[in-house]
Amino acid sequence: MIDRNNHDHFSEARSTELREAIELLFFSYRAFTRGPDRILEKRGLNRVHHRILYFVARDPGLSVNDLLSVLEVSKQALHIPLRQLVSMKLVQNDKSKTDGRVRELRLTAAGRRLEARLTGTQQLQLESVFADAGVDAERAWRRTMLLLAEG
Amino acid sequence: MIDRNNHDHFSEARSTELREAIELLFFSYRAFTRGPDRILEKRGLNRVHHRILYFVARDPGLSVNDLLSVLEVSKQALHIPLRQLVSMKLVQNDKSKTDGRVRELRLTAAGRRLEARLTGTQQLQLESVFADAGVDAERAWRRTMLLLAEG
DNA sequence: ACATTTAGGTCAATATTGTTGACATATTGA
DNA sequence: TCAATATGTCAACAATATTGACCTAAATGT
Repeated sequence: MIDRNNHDHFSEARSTELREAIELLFFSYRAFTRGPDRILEKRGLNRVHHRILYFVARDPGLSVNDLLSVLEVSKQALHIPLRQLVSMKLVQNDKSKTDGRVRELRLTAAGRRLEARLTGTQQLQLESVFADAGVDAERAWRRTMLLLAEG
Repeated sequence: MIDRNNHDHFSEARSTELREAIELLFFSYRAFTRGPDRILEKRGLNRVHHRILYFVARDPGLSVNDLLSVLEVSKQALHIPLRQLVSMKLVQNDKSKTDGRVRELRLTAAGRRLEARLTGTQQLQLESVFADAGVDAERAWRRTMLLLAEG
């Protein structure tokens, strides 16, 4: 009997290929976060700080609620690292003029420098990969990753 | 002056594309780990348990040292979740016959069932994405991810 | 045979991180 | 005015990670 242990919808050979894809995601994500992690560690910061810096840089004036939504963390889990970034003068937290309840988060000049360094590491890494893979592969990669992200 | 703040080696437009690629990795990895995380949570297990199950399933008879190497965690950080998996009778830990110092890790039948369920979730997810993207995109994706993982 | 190295395992102290729930303030909008 | 919203804080607790020390058993080198 073939595929005695296969309760899924694909062959053994396909199952192996899909396991290889799982490993590609695991190892590439680890490689992708290694650079920033090392830079952050020296300053006593972690990946949550990085994500805050990243999304605030991407969308200056972002509210705390919007940041909570995109990061999918609890308010309490966000506030400690956010407070640290504010006290380190990497992030500023201003009251909105249109709605006094909401705060608008922005990077300071120092925050922009650090964020640019962290993101720059990953941009260079990706640019090198895309240069090797070619523009068609890059396009296919983006399409595939978008399907995975949205699925 | 153009690109006043660009200390890197690419244009503003390219920088934006590379930021989009960063986000694709972030959001797709999160989507990719969500399914298993939910299943694990019900049993009081976490991502470390999953990784142990995965790599032991991939390579039955794996030694503890090999597992430490592939996971890149400390011995102490591994041993607590590993002990839990052994006491839950999902993993078995046998003395090697060729070298009495090393232990050979294997999944039990129950361990194989759980691992198949966790990995199956991700395999179905990837299979669906690859089906939408097409075989050429899948091949390009694999090549690109391999470059990223190895770089 | 003996000393050294290797593989595995455990313990304790400590720090970090996350989780839950409660609570407070300021502001807005009905 | 009253309810809802956005933000912020506190405390108690659980989970996780980190460091360093220590131990056994087995293999290896000389």
